Amino acid sequence: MPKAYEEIADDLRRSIRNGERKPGARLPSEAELARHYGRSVPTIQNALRLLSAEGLIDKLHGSGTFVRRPRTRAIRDNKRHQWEKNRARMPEAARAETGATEHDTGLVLDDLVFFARYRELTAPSDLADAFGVPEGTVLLERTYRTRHSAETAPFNLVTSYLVRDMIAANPELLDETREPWPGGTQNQLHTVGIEVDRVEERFTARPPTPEEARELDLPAGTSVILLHKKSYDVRNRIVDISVVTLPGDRTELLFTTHLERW
Amino acid sequence: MPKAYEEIADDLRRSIRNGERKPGARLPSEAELARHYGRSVPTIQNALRLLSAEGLIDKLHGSGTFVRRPRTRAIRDNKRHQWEKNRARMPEAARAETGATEHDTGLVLDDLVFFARYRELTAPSDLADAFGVPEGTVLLERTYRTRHSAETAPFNLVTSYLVRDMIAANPELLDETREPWPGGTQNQLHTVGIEVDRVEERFTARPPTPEEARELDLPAGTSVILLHKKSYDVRNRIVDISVVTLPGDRTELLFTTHLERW
DNA sequence: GAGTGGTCTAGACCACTGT
DNA sequence: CAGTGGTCTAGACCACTCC
Repeated sequence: MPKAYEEIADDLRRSIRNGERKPGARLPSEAELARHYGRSVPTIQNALRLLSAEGLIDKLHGSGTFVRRPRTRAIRDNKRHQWEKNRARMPEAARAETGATEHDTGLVLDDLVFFARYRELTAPSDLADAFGVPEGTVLLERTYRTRHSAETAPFNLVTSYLVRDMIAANPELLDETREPWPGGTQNQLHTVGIEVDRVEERFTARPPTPEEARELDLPAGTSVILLHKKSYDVRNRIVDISVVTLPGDRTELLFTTHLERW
Repeated sequence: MPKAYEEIADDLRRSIRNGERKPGARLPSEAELARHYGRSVPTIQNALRLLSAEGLIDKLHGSGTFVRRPRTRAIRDNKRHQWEKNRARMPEAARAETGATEHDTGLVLDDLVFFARYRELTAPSDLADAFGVPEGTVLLERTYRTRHSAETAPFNLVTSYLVRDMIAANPELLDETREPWPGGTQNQLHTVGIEVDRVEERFTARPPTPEEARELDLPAGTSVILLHKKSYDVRNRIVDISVVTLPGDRTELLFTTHLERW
């Protein structure tokens, strides 16, 4: 026996997929749909909720239900790491021009709004294990948000951890008011003699928590990409651990793996 | 004014996050929760639907509502490409032992069930553009599914495209009954003199379509990771284009980027 | 103010699970 | 068969948007 709300959702989904209803188009009101399908309004709402969870429509309270327009995606390329390393030893004037985020987004610094907050904490067991330091070692936690100046929501949420003693030789690194640091973290590490050798990144994806949905201004029916990044220096120490949360509807990750020649 | 179903969801979410309700634990029935919170059953259902969409609970019809257990994730490491390349020129006995999928999952071939279907098609404009061939060029489309023998759902959905004329020198490559091919696609390409130089992978994440949810047996409140992979040969031609759909609740992607030394 | 979606109710009946 | 979640109704009232 067919479920009414699924049949209605199937019918509407088909009409969206085949272009009968175009991106941005408004659907009939719930009351009209109820009449059209001969069902109650809550049943129509059930059907629309499915499509909303799939990311096909947006429901705007008081305004209507619309076919969602696909978002343009920002590309995050793993070339950014080599690119940032190359800049790390340049004079400040060159570094100041543009950073890794601008490299990804194709924007210049003026288009971006940057927010940073620093905090010291003693390493909990998981971070202590990862860094290979005793539990309770003092870490510097750096929380970043970046957004386009034209938009209200940031396009990433970043938390980065450094071992304080590893970088304390340059007191400027402990000062959040110096952000954004021209040349990024690799340049910061360079000022205390640390050279990054490789970057290891782990990705997973899941639906956003309510907090993430709020902070990133995510509509219903989107996912977040979680990136756990570890940077190793040339002595094989982990020198930075970052957790990055990216909006799945506006982010594309690009990775190139070069293979040895025969 | 606070919304009842959100307050109830907040309360339950808190009790799950802080461990008061442990993974696998059963929640009270909807009727009991309705009594406890002094609300109607549909309002309780509204609250539970939120938590389900966040991936925190599983609702099992006729059985109850349970706190979801985190799934163990299979790791997909970009080392797999170099690993597969190294094997591509080995004798068949060595290649037959284990493939890239086994490399990722740590399983042996006997634990895996493999399904492949081949089909020829003429290149639509997007694929023709990507390969740099005229529209209408004949392509080989290979559809793969891999699952653990102990489970019913596959852990990936793969569609791979090759230019038929590029590989037709070895007729065995056109025969789906020869799958699984020991040594994988890189070995297949090697038999017609193609050496893969680099692999480019693009990732995005979004909620599953109903078909994907069915095929991958995804519970509510999970995401899929979409991987668009292009393999380039040493002459800088694209030799393979693959689209891979991975279940977000069981997949972790690991990428290592090596940087040039100073 | 008219029209939209959002929330909530009280209850009926169905479908599935486990004993 | 008892207990669970799933679907659906008919209607009330609220909150928001836009004219």
